[in-house]
Amino acid sequence: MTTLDTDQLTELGEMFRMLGDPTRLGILLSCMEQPLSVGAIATKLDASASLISHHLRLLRATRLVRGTRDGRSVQYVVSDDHVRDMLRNMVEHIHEETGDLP
Amino acid sequence: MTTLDTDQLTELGEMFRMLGDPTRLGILLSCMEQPLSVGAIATKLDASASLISHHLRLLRATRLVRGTRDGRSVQYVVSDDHVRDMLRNMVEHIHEETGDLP
DNA sequence: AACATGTATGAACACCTTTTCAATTATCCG
DNA sequence: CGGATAATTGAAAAGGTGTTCATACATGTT
Repeated sequence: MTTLDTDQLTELGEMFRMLGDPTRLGILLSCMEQPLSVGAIATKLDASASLISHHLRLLRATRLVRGTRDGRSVQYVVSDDHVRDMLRNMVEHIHEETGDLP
Repeated sequence: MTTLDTDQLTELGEMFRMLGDPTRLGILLSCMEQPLSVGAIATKLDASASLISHHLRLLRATRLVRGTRDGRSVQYVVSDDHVRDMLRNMVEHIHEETGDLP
């Protein structure tokens, strides 16, 4: 009931591992609500496009993100609904807890 | 509104990083509902007490877990309500998704 | 006090990860 | 086609992480 089999546990762990890197967490939070290009994400996070692209490959491989080409850019968006819902909840929780202003 | 400041983002990342290791995830899932001793966790996860203890130190440092001595053993339990709620939700989600039997 | 049990700690090792840089591929426009 | 802008890829460097083993500490028991 509150247990997971080995495969499920591994998958869950993989997911958390992806979220555990600050760059990747930033990427996911950036394209959680709307698609964003690699360059736009890089600019927003003040990182190189190369770095972002490397991380996006990992995020793609774990199906946390999906990219679609649009002209010369590629638009990425969070594709896993669990993750999106969970991140929204976490962000909410943190906001409530610290009661901060927009 | 859906953004976090740098500190909050760092903290969230740290939390996910802790969940991202299979041994630590196993520990947290083990003592999510009730306290468990180091030895009991080690047995359950088929790992050495030393290894579990090392990981518990990290989990303590990030306040994800709290331990209280009880005789010669120490009982550990998940102490972060966000994490507990979130893990419960994740487990639920996975169960729903894969529609598996108890 | 001596012993047994349970937990914590430190050092060492192997392994993996993140990041950067340079080079390559893809797409659009003149 | 040639040039410009975006994104991807591969290799290499640097640093970090998980695990084991041996040892120390803490608590209860005889």
